[in-house]
Amino acid sequence: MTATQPTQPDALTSTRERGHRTQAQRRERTRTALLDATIDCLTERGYARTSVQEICARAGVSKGAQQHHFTTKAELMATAVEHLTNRIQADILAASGELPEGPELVEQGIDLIWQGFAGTLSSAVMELWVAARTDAELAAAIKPVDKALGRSTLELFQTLAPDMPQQTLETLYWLTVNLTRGLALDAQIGGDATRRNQLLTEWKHIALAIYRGDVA
Amino acid sequence: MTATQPTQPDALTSTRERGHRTQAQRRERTRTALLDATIDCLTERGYARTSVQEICARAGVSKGAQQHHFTTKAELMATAVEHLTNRIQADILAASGELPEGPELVEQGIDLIWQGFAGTLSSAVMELWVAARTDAELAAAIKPVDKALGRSTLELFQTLAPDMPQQTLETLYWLTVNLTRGLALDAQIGGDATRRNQLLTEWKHIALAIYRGDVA
DNA sequence: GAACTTACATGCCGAATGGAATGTTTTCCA
DNA sequence: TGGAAAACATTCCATTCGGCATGTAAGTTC
Repeated sequence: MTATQPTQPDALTSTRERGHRTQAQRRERTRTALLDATIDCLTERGYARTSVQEICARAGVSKGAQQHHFTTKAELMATAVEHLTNRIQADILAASGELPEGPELVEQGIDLIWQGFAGTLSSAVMELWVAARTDAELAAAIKPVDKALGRSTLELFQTLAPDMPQQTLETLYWLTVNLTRGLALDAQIGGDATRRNQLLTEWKHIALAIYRGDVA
Repeated sequence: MTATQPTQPDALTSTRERGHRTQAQRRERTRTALLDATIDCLTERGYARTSVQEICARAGVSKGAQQHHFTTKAELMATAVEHLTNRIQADILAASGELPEGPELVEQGIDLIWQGFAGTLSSAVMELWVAARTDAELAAAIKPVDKALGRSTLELFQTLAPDMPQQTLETLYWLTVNLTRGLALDAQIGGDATRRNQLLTEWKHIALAIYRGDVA
């Protein structure tokens, strides 16, 4: 009655008016809350111990709300994959701003990949990946999204190093990504951190040699 | 009365006498049946969907028997890790017999590591590994066993290539292991097999260059 | 061959899970 | 302003899980 600005929701007032939110706003809010909670759960408790009840509790959302947005648990997980990938991509893109050119790009690029593909968020990815091996539905959801992430990151490097031969860059990139993922696995169960750093350093040397053309 | 050779169980007769088995035999039999079934379950259904009921069913063993040998599920899993590692180690050892010397060892060695660390059995390892990230008890069981497998395989290569510098061999070995594990992950969710083979080939070239001393 | 230990089987229980059913509140739109 | 629709909350249920309790059979020991 009193302060109900009806048809023309001014952006300034509408966000300020406490208690009043657009349907779209409400939707977006609880949706991301659920997806973030899912990622948290995966990171902290692992896929096997992640239940929708736990997710709802963390998101501060009722089970009913969850079911309204994601009919089944599988659907929630599938959507979480996308959400997760977006966050990783955003992180990588944000960190890619300060990258140098020339040979130093190789070292820093490897570090960037390491951070992106072995960070906290990647633990959640790993959980979903491994789960997807025996879950066709999840695999179907993951595959395209992951492929897109890999390709877009590769394109990022192609932009940063336009003078570098395509073939060399691609090889270097994918080798680094896969090595990183292996090392990330090692890190997860508490492997020797010193050795990991040594290996990463060694790999940088090798990659530099390849970059210079010393190795075919 | 008739054929009961009592205190001195002749190996020949005891195995032949149908229906009569030593306690040790019975024990060993159901134990390995359970452990093998566990690995099968992990491979086919994944850690999250692996239940003791399923394991018992596959092993053809009652729940009571399982509980007799492994009080808790965690204990079963922990023991399965050891069993699993032993099987992998045996596979590697068996395949290592026909390895050549010199430069060709590098290529074939990489193939050997690939087969050992990315084969079917390794899917089960992966499941347990990822589960161990959020399960301290399981991690405690895995860590020493895995470390032992890694070291013993490294020692195998040290025996096969005695003339190779320690430092070079170690670096090459661990880089290959971790790269392999990353590629194994990629393979599990149906990544591009062609690209994997290309990367493996590329890596062999690089490794050969390192072996020759072309790269520091 | 009888006491004893080990191996195996069956049935049951509390807890937790994913999902369905149903009711309530908030926003939207004509 | 009133009704439809979307967002959210509560309750319940069938199933499954891991583990315990109790009982039976097979092997060992003296």
